[in-house]
Amino acid sequence: MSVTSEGRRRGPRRALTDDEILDAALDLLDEGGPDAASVRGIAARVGVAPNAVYTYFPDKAAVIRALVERLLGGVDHDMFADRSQPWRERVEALALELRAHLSAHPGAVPLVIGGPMDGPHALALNERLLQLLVDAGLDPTDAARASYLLIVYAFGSIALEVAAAHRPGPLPPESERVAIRQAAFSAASTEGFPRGAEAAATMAGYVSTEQYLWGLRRVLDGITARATPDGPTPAELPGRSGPRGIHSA
Amino acid sequence: MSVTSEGRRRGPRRALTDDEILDAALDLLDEGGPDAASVRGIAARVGVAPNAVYTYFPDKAAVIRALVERLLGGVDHDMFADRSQPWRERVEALALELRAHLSAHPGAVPLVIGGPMDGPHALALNERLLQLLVDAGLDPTDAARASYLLIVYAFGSIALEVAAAHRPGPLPPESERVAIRQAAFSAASTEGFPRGAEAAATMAGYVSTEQYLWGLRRVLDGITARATPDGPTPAELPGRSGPRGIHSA
DNA sequence: GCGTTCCCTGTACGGCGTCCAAACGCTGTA
DNA sequence: TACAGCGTTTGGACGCCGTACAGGGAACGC
Repeated sequence: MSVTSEGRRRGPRRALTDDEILDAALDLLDEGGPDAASVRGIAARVGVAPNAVYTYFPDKAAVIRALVERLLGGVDHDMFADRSQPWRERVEALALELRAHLSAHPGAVPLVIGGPMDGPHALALNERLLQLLVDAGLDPTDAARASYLLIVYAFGSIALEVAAAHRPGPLPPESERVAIRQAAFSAASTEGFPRGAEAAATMAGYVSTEQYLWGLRRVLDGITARATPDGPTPAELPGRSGPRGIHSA
Repeated sequence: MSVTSEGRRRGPRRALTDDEILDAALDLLDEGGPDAASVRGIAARVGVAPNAVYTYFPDKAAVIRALVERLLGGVDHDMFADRSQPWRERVEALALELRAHLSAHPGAVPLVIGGPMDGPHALALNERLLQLLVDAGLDPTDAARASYLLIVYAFGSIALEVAAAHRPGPLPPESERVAIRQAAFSAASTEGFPRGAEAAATMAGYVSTEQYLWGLRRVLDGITARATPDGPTPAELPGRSGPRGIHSA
């Protein structure tokens, strides 16, 4: 990603660090939306000429990649390695952590899902999920697929969430977003979408932590059905843990 | 969206239609990726000066919005209204239709998920899903949430899929993408991700129709669990259809 | 036929990512 | 201690981008 490597250089000392540049980029993203992180803007914010940035990163795409990687690296998932906890709760906590971390920087979310997500931190996240699902008793094939399913759900939710709020700056509080969503779907009732109108009142569940958890639990239910007796083959597997008590809150 | 409205105008005849502009934009998107649809490029392709575009749409964002709307409108979902078919099969067919339609234009996918998806066609899609889920026996609240869950899954899958392929032009054939994905995760094995490496062989399921359907079925399983006896309350509901035979192919 | 209305064009402005050549600070070596 | 050379930084420029403004010309209502 970065041009920087450790060790003393021959020329003059660098005025900045990679992280200072990434900080500036993230700040701009938070303030002005996904297009606000221009090379010139970043340079101005850290107090150098635009071209100086190219000493640290070969081009803007590399800055974005590094930023996304750092963002994913900031998702602390070591705390979810504790196998004494129920696996579903660990997955839920991890998913909530991911959502909280990413939606704190809504301008960066389109950049996260706009690229391949094949950096070390993305892989580490996948690794953690995989381990969790193996703990839950899934065979490696199902664990891999389920982990991808969970990743799709989490990132998809977050992406749609910030897309719905759709312009720059921090995400408005949940109550406001719910109101906006309601208004949109109420408007739909005048245009021939009877069920959409009927369900408008329940749309409050959209774009909310509650909706996020509800969907996550349905996904986990679906995965659980695979991990338990009526799984791949109809054969009964005696020793496994049965379906647990689901969806309390 | 468009500035155009029906009826004869006073001035000279228009050289173009809205759809010609959108066709040009979509072609550019398909050829050159999400950034290729510049106003100047579109104008050149349809043979007018760049400014002429602003006679049809107030700004570029409006062009994008109209394009996204038209794209979503192209998803034919009337065929999934037939209630004599099992609802799960109808949802699967609709999800496959959506994926086929969108991944045919990968450059446009980031634009689709980059905006609010509150246009008439997006609402109509939601409406269809809602109806399907009500047919399946869900109460309105759960149907609304489940419909949003399915939308998140479908669009999230497609978004991650095109993001993984990550640069312009049409999506490579599935076999190639699988190979790319495998290579990425094999590389991970040398960097301390044992389970990622172990599961690398199964990663072939990533980014494929098979994986898409697998995930979709797990989601449907999770939703089904809500619609059937062990649903909202532990009370037994006698008359409903029980859990059906799941995941065959 | 004329006046009005609207489409289209030429031109221009500010901002973008990025390249080039020059200025300069710093380090390793003589 | 002096110097050679490298790496950093800068001013300027190029070709894109979205889009605003003013003018010319085509079609319509009268």
